[in-house]
Amino acid sequence: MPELPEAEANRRRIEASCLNRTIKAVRLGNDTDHVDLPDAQARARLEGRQFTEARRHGKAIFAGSKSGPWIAVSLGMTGSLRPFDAADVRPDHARLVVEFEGDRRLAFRCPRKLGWVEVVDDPADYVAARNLGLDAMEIDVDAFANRVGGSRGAIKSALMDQKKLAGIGNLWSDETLFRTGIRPDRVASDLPRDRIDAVFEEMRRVLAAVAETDMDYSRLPDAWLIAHRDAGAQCRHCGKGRIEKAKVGGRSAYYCPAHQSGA
DNA sequence: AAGATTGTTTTCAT
DNA sequence: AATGAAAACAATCT
Repeated sequence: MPELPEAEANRRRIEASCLNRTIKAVRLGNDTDHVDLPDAQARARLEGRQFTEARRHGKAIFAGSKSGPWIAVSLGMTGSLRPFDAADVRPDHARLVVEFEGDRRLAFRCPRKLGWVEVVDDPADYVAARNLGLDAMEIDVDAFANRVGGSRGAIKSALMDQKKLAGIGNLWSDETLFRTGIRPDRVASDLPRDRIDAVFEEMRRVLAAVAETDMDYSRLPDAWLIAHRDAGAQCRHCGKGRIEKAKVGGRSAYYCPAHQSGA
């Protein structure tokens, strides 16, 4: 599920349903082998505390309070955070469950086990330890041009490099470049500054618009790539090309050869 | 049934 | 030393 907009949607769920409730227990869920989760000692640190705020940096989600501790959550490809109540059926693939006073619960779901949860003293520690770049919605255009525009690799790979810029993944890098009219395999440092500026602006528009939909992609404009992200599909942006699929930086990149230029 | 999948880390090469 | 590319990871779906 997760790139920046999806992480933001999950963050908001915590904010809406799990703040300012004392934590009774933090328990392991089902089938937790091969999943990195806090050990008993780390889980115990959370008991008796409350989450008073939920933050996000790139794709990472944090819940905690000023004095800590915090949970740091990476959703992997298929993870999600789901608040529920004791009377509800526990969500599928719940690997960790935070139990609050009253009946509220928060499940960390992770069907394909590529995500993880850590307990940290401060979100900044997590960001530093993983060398994450500035958040994609917070970075300014000059820093963006420097970090992404300076890359000698493919522009798509540069956008997805969490050390340069945190928050963009495969789907929204494709969408950003589709809307800007630049081929994903174009070498970033070959692009003139005004094109890099255009990528920056379009990236912000894409991320903001997707965050607004709360993960319901059908609410995005039909002219966008997302609903037609299949090889051979007619391009709804220019009406001329058919969507092609290529490998860029080891990932599947979809683009329209008619209106996305470069190579 | 082989191959792809919204992510990250490690390893190898330049 | 830094930067970039490719493989590995786990599970599920087509």
